Amino acid sequence: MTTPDAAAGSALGAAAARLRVAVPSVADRVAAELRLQLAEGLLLPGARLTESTIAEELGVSRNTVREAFAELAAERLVVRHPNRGVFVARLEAGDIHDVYTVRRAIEVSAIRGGGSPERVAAVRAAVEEGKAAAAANDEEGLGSANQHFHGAIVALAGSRRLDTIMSQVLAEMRLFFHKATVDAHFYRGYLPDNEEICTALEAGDLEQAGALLLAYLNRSEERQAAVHGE
Amino acid sequence: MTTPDAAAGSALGAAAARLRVAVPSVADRVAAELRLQLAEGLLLPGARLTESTIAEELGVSRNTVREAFAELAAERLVVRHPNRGVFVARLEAGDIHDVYTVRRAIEVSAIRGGGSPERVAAVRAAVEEGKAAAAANDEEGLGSANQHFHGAIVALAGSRRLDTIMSQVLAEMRLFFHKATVDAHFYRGYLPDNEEICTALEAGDLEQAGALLLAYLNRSEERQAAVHGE
DNA sequence: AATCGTCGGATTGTTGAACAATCCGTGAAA
DNA sequence: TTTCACGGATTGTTCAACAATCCGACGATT
Repeated sequence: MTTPDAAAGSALGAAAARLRVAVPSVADRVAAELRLQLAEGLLLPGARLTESTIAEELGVSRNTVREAFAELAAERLVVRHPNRGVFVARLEAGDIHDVYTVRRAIEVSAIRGGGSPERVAAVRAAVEEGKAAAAANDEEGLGSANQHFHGAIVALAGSRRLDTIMSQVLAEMRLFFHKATVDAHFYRGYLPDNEEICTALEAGDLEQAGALLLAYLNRSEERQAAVHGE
Repeated sequence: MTTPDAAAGSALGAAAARLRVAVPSVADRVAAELRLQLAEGLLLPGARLTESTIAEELGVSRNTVREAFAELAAERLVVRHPNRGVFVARLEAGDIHDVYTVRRAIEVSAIRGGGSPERVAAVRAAVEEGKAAAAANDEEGLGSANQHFHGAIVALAGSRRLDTIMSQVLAEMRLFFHKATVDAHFYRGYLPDNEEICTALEAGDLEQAGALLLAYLNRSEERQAAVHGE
């Protein structure tokens, strides 16, 4: 009944802040819910999100939905058209190239900087996760393993900012390319690439790892461009 | 179904969107005002921003201020502490390195990709702008010329996303390093570097330009780390 | 005197309602 | 067919209210 956290309060400022994040505001929860629906493909690009409808569905106020929209708009998952409403972001000409330009910049830079053994091990773990998913014919697991792989590469740099940029880019890609992930063998072909890149990384041949990763990203972009209306 | 608006819509879609941006919402204007005050150093890191106070000062509603805060928080210019308020972002240990990690990734990647002659010319223009400011002993102009220079480098890649990332990073740096810019000769020493980088870029020696830029960024980080509490 | 718990004021988080501004589609008029 | 005006619907913004939470001060206990 007495509050033991009161005593710990001043001493554990950082921890307390972290705990607070564990109790997100309603707006954050609404944003999380929408993010989930976006990732699941429940809300397709171009779809309109009406404030009152979502407010009613989730049992929150319109203002709160508005704040959630602001979050998602900042992440480019949603686009605001003034006085018209918010729409699920739609892939426009040049966006594929744009997204891959960002990925090339941060992923290649990260891998060329190398990383601590633990972080390299995380990359390896993602590769193994992909192999396991492939063995189990788990296509969805294969897709997320691939994202873990690239996330782990960026994490090599140990930069909070790069990590959030990457996670936002990946969220965008999940949204845009949801259709493509249904293709049963889409990711499977990338497994050898990941393996090769990881091996070079572990060997300390960062130049080579970077070159391989760059080539991979270029091929991936080409493929995505081909799948979508070019 | 015939779509009469399809013709007009697609033809003027971009222009209409641009026009709407020209009439920002109140929340956007509030955010812009606060951004300005942050850049001017009127609001120092750590300062608290009280919703009701700002709402009253700017003659808008608290909810609108809230939306503006969401924008700024997404840009990392401001930090939200749940139930406690929003505070001007404060530089914490590792943040300098973090920011420079992002800059190394996107600037070096951009310059190594080269760019169209117009974009290269924009880089050159920024260099000349800096020289002019130096000749006029315009320290403030020297600072902004330097930012234009690095912005122009990122713009080489022609990526909307990289551009916004860079502008956010620069905004963060303006906020954090405002004190340093007061140092009269802070930027002046960088002019020869910029010139050299630009020359290599114009000569098409992208490898060299990238290496020079990287070295510059490393030195700059070191210097900023020295100026600030290590 | 120092620490601990409690209380009250202040601020945030969230809601609900209201109204103006704007957009969209429909239908009438030229 | 094209243009124009109207009406419904949705957004943008404000206002007022209340619960939840935090912070500092005050007082009690050792």
